[in-house]
Amino acid sequence: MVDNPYLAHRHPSERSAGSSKPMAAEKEPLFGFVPRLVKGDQVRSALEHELNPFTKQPHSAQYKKILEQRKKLPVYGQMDDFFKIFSENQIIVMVGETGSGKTTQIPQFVAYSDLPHTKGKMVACTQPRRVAAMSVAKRVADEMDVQLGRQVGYSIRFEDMTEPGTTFLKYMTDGMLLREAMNDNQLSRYSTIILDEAHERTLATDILMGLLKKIAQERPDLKIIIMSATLDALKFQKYFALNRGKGKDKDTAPLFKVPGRTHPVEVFYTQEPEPDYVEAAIRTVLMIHRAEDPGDILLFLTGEEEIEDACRKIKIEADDLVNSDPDSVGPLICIPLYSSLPPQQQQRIFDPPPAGRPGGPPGRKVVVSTNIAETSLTIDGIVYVVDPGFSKQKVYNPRIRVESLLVSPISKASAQQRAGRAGRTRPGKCFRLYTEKDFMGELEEQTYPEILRCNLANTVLELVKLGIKDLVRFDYVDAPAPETLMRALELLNYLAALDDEGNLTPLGGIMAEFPLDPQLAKMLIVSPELKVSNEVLTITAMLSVPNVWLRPNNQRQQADAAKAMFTVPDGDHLTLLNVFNQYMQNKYDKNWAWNHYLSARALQQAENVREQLKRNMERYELDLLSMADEKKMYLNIRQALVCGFFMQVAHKEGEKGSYLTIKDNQVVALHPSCGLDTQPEWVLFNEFVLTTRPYIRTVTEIRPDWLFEYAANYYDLNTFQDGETKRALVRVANKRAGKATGRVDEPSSKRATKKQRT
DNA sequence: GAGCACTGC
Repeated sequence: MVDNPYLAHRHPSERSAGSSKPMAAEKEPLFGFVPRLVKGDQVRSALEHELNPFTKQPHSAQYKKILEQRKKLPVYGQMDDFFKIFSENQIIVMVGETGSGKTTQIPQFVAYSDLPHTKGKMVACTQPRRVAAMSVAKRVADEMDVQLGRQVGYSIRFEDMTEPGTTFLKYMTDGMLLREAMNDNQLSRYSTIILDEAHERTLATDILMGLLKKIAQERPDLKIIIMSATLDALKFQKYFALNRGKGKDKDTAPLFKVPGRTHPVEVFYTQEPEPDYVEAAIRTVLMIHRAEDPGDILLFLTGEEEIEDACRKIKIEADDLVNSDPDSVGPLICIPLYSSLPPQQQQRIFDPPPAGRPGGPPGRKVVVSTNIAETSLTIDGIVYVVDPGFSKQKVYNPRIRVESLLVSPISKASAQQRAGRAGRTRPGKCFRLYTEKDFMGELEEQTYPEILRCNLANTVLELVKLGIKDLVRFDYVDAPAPETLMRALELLNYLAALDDEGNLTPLGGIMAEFPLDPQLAKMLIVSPELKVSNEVLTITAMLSVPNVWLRPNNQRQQADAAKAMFTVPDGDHLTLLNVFNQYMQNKYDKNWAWNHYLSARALQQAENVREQLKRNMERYELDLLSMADEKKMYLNIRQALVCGFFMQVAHKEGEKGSYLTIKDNQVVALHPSCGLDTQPEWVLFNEFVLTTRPYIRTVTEIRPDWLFEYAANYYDLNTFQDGETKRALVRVANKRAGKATGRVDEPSSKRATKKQRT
């Protein structure tokens, strides 16, 4: 089947009016374009054409101005090569360093070659972050001289800025494309899919790569471009090699490489390892301030507390320097940067450096940041980077099912990325607070991909929903530990999302549709049966956003007092419900959240999430129910919690307030933020956190009866180790058995059997 | 008697 290149791209209005005139064909900007056989010359002349090929409108003056800028991008100069390699291959790996223009230009090139609008298809380009998807889409819409949301759009959670039937170039988050794949396993709406920033190896991008490799074999019409940083290219080339095996193992997917456009960065190492990296970092910043030419400094540290602390110390020392030697040392401002900072304060990083005295030494700006400045935020004007070589990284221990954050050495790739932050506007310097030998010999090449570092319960459910039958043998770029997969399968089986053969149950199918952890999805879906779905919906939303409690360093007591006002003694989950309800009742008061030491941003997010989940519930005809009797309502909410979180229960052991988690037998304590007024014998927790010691956080009292009632499978006592916890459970079970023989028609057992069918 | 690295649906 050959597309007719003339008819295919013609605007309907021209078909009758212009077809008889031979000149009409020449006026057509895409005349002679054969989909996927388009050449650079053709595109260049189309770009110079007075008409926009996609809107048939004359190009604006702005378009021509932007086009001149685009011509200077490295990737523009390699247009001919790109069209050749794109025409000849189904899968391409592309490497483009910072400043190459790949994110804005490649998808446009693809659109010109693919002509998706003539086939009712789209070109997708994924990004790991929402802001990137939005801002790049805006830029590309301007470059193509179209209105954002029409031919060029974006799709992110909470916002679909596309027009079905019109949009043919769509920027989107990787998670969003994965969601789409769950309902369209072949991703049939797309003619080409571009995965950008693949080297970041987000969970969603990793799953998409596995999926696309499979789809590519079933859909020869689908083209795929993997865009990444240099260091990872070969890995992706090998992974996407076609025709592997039979002496062809060495085949690799073709590579398209474009140089970047950055300034050189000189790298310095320490002679000896630094025993205290924070102290060394502060010393280095001050050394730069005293001795180096003007230019701002970016210092990478690991977390909020460390950053605030370092800022205070740098400020004090810098002021000392200025006071003792005002003729040679200029003023210095120190700006902290981390994600939980309110956006307004984050904006401070773009403030200009302080002005020095007239005729005196110039001022300097120091930004002290977490990894957020490594990828998510770029600050212009940075000339010096100080890199102690550490960041907080998530680690997952499948044995005890605990995720925690650990300060760990960064990878070489990450160190390079950090250094690159110094060369965005002019040549810069990077001071690494470790030896060159350690850099060469001790640092990993790449940061471990997320898929190897986290709990996969959610991912496994997604994969099953995506139609992946054999999870262990799925072709991962990097395969997760089998134990991590087993843990996830086990959890999903106990939640009745997967049957004993690992097949998706109807309940599991609905659970996968909710953008939630499986435990939360389960409790939400079950909640209408307990007539508390309105409340559980709120709690679910509150549990899926960052911490709402603020506790400023110098106002801890006031913050704790404010929190006490919201506390419901039966459990922290109910406290969250209470906070949200009061927030909604006081929405007219803009200062309400702040006055009560609550994060307005997190509460607003909870409101958005709640709305989204509510729409999902309506789609599946899950009723939104509440109860009039508050006591009964609280009781039922706690039972709904058990339906999702029966595997996260702890039993009090002895009188010292120590708890043992069920089955895993981990010794834990109630987190100090816990609002329970007593230490109940049985508690359910949302989170196990490993900080100064193991804590359980967001805790609610439960009755042990409920465990047998709602999770009989899991609470099969034969599967328990002997010990105090088991003895306590046996007592409960015996008591229940006694009751059951006394009263055959026990209503709770009825409900339990009904639950199994859900 | 603590703390949330960073994303995403």
